Amino acid sequence: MTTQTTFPAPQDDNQIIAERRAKLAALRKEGVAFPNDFERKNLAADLHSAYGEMSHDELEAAHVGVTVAGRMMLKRVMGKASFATVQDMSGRIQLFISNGDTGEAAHDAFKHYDLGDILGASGVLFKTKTGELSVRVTELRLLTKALRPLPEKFHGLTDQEQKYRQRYVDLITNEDTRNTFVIRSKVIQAIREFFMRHNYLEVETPMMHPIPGGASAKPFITHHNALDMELYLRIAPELYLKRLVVGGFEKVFEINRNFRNEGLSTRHNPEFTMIEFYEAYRDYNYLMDFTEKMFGEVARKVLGTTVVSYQGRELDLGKPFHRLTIVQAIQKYHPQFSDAQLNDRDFLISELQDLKAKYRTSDGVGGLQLSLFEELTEHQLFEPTFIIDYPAEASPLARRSDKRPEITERFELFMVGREIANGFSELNDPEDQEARFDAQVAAKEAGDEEAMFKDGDFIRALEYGLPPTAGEGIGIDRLVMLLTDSPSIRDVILFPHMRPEV
RNA sequence: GGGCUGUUAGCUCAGCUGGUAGAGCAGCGGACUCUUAAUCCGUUGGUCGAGUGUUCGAAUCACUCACAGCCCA
Repeated sequence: MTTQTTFPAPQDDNQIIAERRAKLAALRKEGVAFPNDFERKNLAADLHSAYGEMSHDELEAAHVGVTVAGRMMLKRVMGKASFATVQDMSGRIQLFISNGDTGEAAHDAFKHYDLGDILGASGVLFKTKTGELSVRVTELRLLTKALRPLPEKFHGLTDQEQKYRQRYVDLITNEDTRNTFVIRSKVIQAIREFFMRHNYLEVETPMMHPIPGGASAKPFITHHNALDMELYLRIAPELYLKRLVVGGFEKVFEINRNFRNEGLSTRHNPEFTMIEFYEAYRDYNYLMDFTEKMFGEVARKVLGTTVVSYQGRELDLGKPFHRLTIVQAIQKYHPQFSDAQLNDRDFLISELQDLKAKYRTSDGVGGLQLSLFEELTEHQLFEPTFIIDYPAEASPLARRSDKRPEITERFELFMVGREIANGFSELNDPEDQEARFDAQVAAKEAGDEEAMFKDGDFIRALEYGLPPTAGEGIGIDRLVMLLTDSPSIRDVILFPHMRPEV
């Protein structure tokens, strides 16, 4: 098999592109077609906030000279004068170009500039008769010729596939898209600030693992040539972060990508971003309180409110989150099930079979309850809800409850019908951990592709002593979906995974 | 993996029970010195996602495939 090395740009040449190429060829003849000696001094939004409130006469008296640059998004030619709207990273500002101010030659050249071209302009601020802050241009330059036409100026790019494949075009034309990714950046910044203020240490652990661990998922496999060995893209950083707690970094977090070799959906992208954090001398009850505080603070910082509207329904991240056991959650939405039924293995299996739900035949009552919960109830948990006390057989890295060793001190957090976080008191008993790994290996050998590998070095680390610790992972993409009211994970990932074009 | 829907000009979209391709924006030419998705006049631009079939004739009907969106697993 040969490796493909050339991926040519689509040759969808048409009349418009041909005409723009001819314009570019003319520019090359005149001199430097792609100049880089232009110095932009002002951003559109800064000018609006500084001068937008001034009256026409005040602005004339102030005589404010500015130099702006950006992509031309609108163009209106009226004979001897023209208006153009340019867009920079901060927003838009209107330019006024006329034979009188700019000179006839420059204005004539402008008439042949195209929407999408990058312009630089110097001039003086003024207000039009309708009160719009504008630049009366005295000097205008074409800085970058755009060869491809922009989408229609009113509707922008609406085709979902094109928005994902050509995100650069989506970002040029759609303010909503730009806003989504600005919010994403602010969410991550707010989370980082939260952890910094709580004296956490931000760390980076390996993305390529010799033994995949920390979650139940299928990994991507790659190959290291020099060492001639298989490596796995990480499915979770958990086991490395806990090694760091053993090492004495008692509060650590990592914000980074995980990779899982699974299908795609509106909730799943093969690479996605998680924060995982660990704190020594805490338990899962502390984590739930801590998580509530974090979500409320992030929402307030990013949106200015804890009340979030998602797909037409509201939820308040400022209120205490619900806390229910798996059985309580099932019964809350399906009161027809009695305690006795939900603790009857045969009943659970027949119920799951009726629902055509997936479950592990080897599971005990706890695992079957979890499967029933996932099938029936999970998608109904719209308001923030911690589901607590997960069965040990489904939680091989979590500490057992002292009172009921068949369950663990673990929760998952659901909102808008989706899992968004997973946390627990960490299993720090090396002998129990080894036994649980062995059970996972047995399940894997019995055909469970998602069962965990046994990581002997991790056991060795635990044998040095992991202090009592609590740890949690939060799906950043799903959190951003919630805060930006986005229906698909692809709307919050700049370049989502797609099948190859053509 | 299964179901439904979609794919027509660079973009946004029409195109009826089958009769040989349309609009707006963008482009090109012209008019216009305060426009706001500027306006007005003229005009270029198409392998109708790919392929096969039915038919005198297919954007339209059927089948296969590709890609996408939504729902389900």
